[in-house]
Amino acid sequence: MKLSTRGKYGLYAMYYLAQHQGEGPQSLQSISTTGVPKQYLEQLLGNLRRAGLVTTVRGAQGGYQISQSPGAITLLDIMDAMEGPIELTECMTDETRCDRACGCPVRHVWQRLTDTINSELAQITLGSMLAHPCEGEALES
Amino acid sequence: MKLSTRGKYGLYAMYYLAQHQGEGPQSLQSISTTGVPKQYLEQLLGNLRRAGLVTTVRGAQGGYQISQSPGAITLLDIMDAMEGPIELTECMTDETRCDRACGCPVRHVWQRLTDTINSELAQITLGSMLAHPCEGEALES
DNA sequence: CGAAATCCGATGAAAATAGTCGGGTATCGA
DNA sequence: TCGATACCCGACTATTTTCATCGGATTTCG
Repeated sequence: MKLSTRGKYGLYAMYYLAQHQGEGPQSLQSISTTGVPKQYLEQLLGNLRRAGLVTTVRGAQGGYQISQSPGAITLLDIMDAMEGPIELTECMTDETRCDRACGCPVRHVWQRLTDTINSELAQITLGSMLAHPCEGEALES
Repeated sequence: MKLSTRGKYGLYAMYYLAQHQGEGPQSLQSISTTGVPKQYLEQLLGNLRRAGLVTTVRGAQGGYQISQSPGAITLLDIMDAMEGPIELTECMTDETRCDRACGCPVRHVWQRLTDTINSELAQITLGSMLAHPCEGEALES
């Protein structure tokens, strides 16, 4: 189970915008960190905008801003915008694809796992990430 | 975030083998349910065998059996065998790929999510799935 | 008007996934 | 011994997804 680079880049971008909240529109140029192609990032920011997570200002001196306070934006919001909703198997969303009904214990397991992941993602906000800028393994008080 | 069919088919196969534990080797033919190509499933069972989750008997009347009691086999075992370990980003396993050190709060978030998923997968065993054959939403006692 | 910057669809390259094929090998039973 | 059964295995193909790249259109500031 892997995450695509979309999710990763998307979070990096959102984190950057959260750090620079209130400083006016941030240009694509400034958001793009080393190793992330600017034109690709542009696409991804389009997804974030269409999902309502960022607002944009077009034209010269334009750029991107987060649309809400960092505390209100969860990792679930970002992942849904970048990778679509978590859908471990089709039988979760498309009923017709599963000939096993309620009797399918496998289905139950996928559902449980999906719920767990979504719940975890929903608990992490950009605000909480900003609050703990260096919470690494080396820093246990 | 999606699961590949490998993981899905693999779990179906393991569940079937758990149901028929002690009944002798189960042929590929009997394991294969509708919609799962037999030759593809054969490959997948090879992964499960190499991971030590199933044992095989070659030749006529041969087939596949689970190698341990269903209670001892977790979903994590099966997923690791079928899809490899969970690796949301490369920076979790390949240190050189991440220029951000402990100061990277994004990294911390991926780690937390990985731990959560692994922990959940490790708690679900084939045995527990067998014990609740029809635990659907419609059947709250 | 011209530069700065986002917007957008189309296209291409690379990788992962899903599935197929053909032959090899081991075992059972007659 | 022979043939049928059934797993083993590497190579190949097709499809899909991912990861970009490109070129131009549009908007806005100064």
